[in-house]
Amino acid sequence: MSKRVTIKDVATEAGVSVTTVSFVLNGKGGGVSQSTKERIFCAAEKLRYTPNHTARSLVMGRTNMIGVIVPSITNTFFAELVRNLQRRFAKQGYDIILSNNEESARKDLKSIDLLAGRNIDGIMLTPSAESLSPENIGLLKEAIGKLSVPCLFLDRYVHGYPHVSLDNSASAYSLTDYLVSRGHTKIGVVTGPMQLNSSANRLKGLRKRLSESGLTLCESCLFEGQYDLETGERAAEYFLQTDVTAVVAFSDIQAYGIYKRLKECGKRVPEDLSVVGIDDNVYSALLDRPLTTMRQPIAELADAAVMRLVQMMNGEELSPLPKMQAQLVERESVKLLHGKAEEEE
Amino acid sequence: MSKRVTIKDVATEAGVSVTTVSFVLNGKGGGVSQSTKERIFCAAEKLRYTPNHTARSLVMGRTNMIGVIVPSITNTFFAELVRNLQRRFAKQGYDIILSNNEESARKDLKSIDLLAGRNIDGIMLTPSAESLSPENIGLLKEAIGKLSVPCLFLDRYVHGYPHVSLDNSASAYSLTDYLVSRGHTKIGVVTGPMQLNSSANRLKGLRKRLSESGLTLCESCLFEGQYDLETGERAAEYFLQTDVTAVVAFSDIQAYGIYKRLKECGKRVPEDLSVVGIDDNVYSALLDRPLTTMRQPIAELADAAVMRLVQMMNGEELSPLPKMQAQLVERESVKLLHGKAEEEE
DNA sequence: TTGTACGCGTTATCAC
DNA sequence: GTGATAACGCGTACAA
Repeated sequence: MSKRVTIKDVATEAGVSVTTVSFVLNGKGGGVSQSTKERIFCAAEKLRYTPNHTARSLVMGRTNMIGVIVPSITNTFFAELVRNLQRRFAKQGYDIILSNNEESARKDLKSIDLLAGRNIDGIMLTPSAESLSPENIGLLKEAIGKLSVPCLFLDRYVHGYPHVSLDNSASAYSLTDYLVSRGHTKIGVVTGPMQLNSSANRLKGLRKRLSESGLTLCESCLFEGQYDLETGERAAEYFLQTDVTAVVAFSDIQAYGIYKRLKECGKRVPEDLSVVGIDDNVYSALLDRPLTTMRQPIAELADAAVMRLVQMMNGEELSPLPKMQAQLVERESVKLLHGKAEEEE
Repeated sequence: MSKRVTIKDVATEAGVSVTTVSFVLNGKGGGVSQSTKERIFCAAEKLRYTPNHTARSLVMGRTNMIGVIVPSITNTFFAELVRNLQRRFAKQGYDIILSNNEESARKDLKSIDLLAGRNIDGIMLTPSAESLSPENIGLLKEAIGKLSVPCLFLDRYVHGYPHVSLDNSASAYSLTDYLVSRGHTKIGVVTGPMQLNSSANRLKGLRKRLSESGLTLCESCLFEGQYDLETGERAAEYFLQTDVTAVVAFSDIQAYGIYKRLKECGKRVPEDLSVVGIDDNVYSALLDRPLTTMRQPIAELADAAVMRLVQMMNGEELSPLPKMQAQLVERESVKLLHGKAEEEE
């Protein structure tokens, strides 16, 4: 609880003016004699001077803090994402102030307000699914509009607003392609909330690949839910009563739910039902029958997002976003069906 | 990028002095006429005034920000912990600024310095294992000592410093008790870094229960490593060449590694080797043979930690820490051996 | 009941 | 080359 050392203390200790100290300590000491510099550095060292970030922020009009809002850090995808964001931002001199919206629209709005009051320099936002629903999206847009700092949507976004996200359509396309190449034609799908671009685009990609083989996704093969375990369990129950031979889960956690329910029903993957996921959580490789899934380039996503937000904050020109493609990780959760050769080219 | 609205703007708009506005907006308007209050609130609303947190921090000498340093948000235990911390702190009016040390002592030190410069009101610290090693612990202590705000160790701690953590000894005791009651006498153990109180205390608890049954832990039954998958894999390989019938992994992730390696060797849990873990990650219930493990009371841990740090920051008297006991979750990873009845009471 | 004036620790704009 | 001095936006003792 010792009193803080200010720049003034250093100045008196070194016997020079505050201005000079400030210049020197900030590396702008263009026209300061070497001896003075020495004295100042010594004094600063001796007094253990550390600049007061708050005061600096006040006068500079920037805090070097970024607000990061995600649904929940508990979700491995976001955990990995936030970890990468934190690392990258730290390298750029920014600290992150973290907020979880717990998939609640109210919390999204509250967090945005709070962060704005903190004078953060920018916001990285992955809104709740609730915020993205038709009845709430207006409020979100309004909150963003009021902001005096740039806001970059990450992963989930609102059309027309700056965002960085993965090519979800391509992911699902690849996955479907793989399934078809293994002879599957009756394919079921477990989605997340359809107002999320991730689910909407994945569905698009899946449909695209299907139609290229003259197949269509029947209504009864579509199971909409959340990106959670329980949705997977319910979906498993559901698809067991249909004639689908393979199901595409739009997230690994859903796939785990399918595994679980299937086992409880005495069924096996992939003998009784083939399953694929998206995410490649660390646990996917550890399952009894390791899960075939899409590995998401999370580090690249974080990289691109940080770079873009920094550019937005600096008013720089935006460099083009790199292609960030998920990658198929083939394991053992898909059964090879007869007639596989049909798709060979 | 509209110019920020200040308290002065509100004052002129309402036709009163800045002081009055400040009083009213901060709820201290004890002696302000109702009509004036009305005018002020209207003006504030109309102008969309939001207080400048930075300026307030500067004059108040407190930022309402807490620095949270954990090894990695990617670890499910810390993810859950940080999520709970964030929620609780938000309720108390604090935001958290997150930092991952990635198990590096250098990053710990750097983060502490950075946070101190930000004038945070307190630090919640789970240091890296490296920081806690004999050669580095001095530096950590020094950094903490220089701090002008309270620092509370969470989960991992340095003796003699304020901390909140679980009763790790009791956890391992329970687990061992369970194993012994199932007839196991040759028990192997996979630890994390031994400079961590979690590993040290768990080992203590395990030894205690063993000795109560006249058993001892032979040197060759102790496998020291990290709290990670690979350690589990290596441990599995190792224990397969011994005559232990059960192994206690000090974290679920290690147990997963054991499962994995065992399967690769054509062995099964629990038929060939019984396994128990500590943590109860969500995935533990999903394994082919669901893992028997200890459920950690993370929410309670976070609660207690937040309360204590807040008390420390306010200079209040510290309320006693509640007992936070992990709970045995019995599943299917332990084989029932002959002679089980011996331990019955 | 309301307004004036100063300080928080910096940075930045000027003169000297 | 160096040093006063004004601002940044807010809280508060003090005076009116």
